[in-house]
Amino acid sequence: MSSPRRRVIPEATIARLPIYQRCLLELEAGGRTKASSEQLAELAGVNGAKVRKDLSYFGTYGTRGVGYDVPHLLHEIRRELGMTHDWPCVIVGAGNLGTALAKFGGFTDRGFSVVAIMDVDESKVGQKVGALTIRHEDDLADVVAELDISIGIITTTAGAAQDVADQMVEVGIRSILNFAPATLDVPFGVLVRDVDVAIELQILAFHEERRVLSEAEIV
Amino acid sequence: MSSPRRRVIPEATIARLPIYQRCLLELEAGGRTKASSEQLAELAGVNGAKVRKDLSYFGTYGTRGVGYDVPHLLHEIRRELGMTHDWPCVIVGAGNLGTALAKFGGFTDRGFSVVAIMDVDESKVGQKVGALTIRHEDDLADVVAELDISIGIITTTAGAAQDVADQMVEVGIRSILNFAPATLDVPFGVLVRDVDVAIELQILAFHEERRVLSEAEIV
DNA sequence: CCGAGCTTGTTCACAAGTTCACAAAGTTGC
DNA sequence: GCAACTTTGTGAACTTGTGAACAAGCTCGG
Repeated sequence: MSSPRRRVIPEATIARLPIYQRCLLELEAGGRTKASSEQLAELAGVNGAKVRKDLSYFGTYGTRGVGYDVPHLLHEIRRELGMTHDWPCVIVGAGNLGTALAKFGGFTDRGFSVVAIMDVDESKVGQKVGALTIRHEDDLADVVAELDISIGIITTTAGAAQDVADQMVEVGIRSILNFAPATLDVPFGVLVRDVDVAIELQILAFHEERRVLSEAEIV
Repeated sequence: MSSPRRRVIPEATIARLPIYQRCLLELEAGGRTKASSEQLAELAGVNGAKVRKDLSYFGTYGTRGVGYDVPHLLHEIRRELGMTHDWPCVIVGAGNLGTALAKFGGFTDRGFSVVAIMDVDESKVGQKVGALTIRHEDDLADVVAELDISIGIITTTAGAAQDVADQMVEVGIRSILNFAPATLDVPFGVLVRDVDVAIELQILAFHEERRVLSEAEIV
């Protein structure tokens, strides 16, 4: 009755799968058909044991004495990550960042396409962003249904973010990528991932600051 | 001889400090002068014990029975994060993303300002991006010295990223924010933080995919 | 068909991070 | 000044993640 293999896969492992995928793509582009865990680890910037453990979670068969079959492993990771089909996304917030993301093709080739961009600002509605036309935020339910969207991207100001998240949840979106510097409150079952460049910079600054302090101490 | 307080602060705690800072700013804007760990936790989306433990690392004094003094705590966190002064940053890679980041003012008010933007492409050099003029990547050493830059931001393609990182390290930058989908190899002591939107989307997609699978299983 | 040589898959010990639970310390009302 | 109440700061249990080590298993040459 139980699935043959359905272990709980650790979050940390999931976060590394896209990196392995990237490395495997590089290897494939270079014509390599086999790779050992150590080679993959080198490319991914982690250690070999971790690679083997990560891959073992979803029962991918490497071959002892040989390594992993690059195309096969790539296929398995793609399947595991749901990269076998395209993911349509909607961006809410047609500001600087939102429009830049919409125009930026960098995800399209990785299986994600921005199929709609929306804003509350009436004056923006109707304007073009690349091939897309900005639509009004109130149409979210329609747009999501029409285009079968399951991923929402929030690029509004911090103040508007919670409202947008609520709307997204209401129309059935359960995966949200949030660029707004705000902590979103969503019901259980909805997954939010935050991308906050300022936080990343602050973490760098923290270490930079400490570095200066410790050096002063040594001298 | 040892500093009165210099415990090792966990990475996980450091990553939360900017979030606490943000929440405290909100509270301050709302005129609140006191906040309990539970209130802060609520705003930050974590649990109260975590807040207290995080704050205790750098010996911030809350008052038992009362809570934390908002302005004071804010000051302490700012100091700890090195937010008492401005951090000049250089962006290398004047493509879509690089120019968007340079124009985007969202970090300026958080203590980071983009003071230079560079590219290898001769045809881009000399063009304006907001108030900045794109300079040639070869001038990196000069620019860094002139403007006293300690943080580098990489927004090139994956292929060029490692070279840029090498250049940055060579001219003395030890904190790098990397937007390129590549694993950078840097010497010990140099800190790299990666921001990869595609990876975030892939993590969302993984869970979305699983969600569909588990629901099918239940039925 | 066998032995040498690799590389995986897994176990185990340890490190990092989280949560609980509670004593200590402060405040407020009487 | 004391009792009731609130909230911090922290030791200890627990959970999650990492890295080393090694047995099991595969390939290949002879």
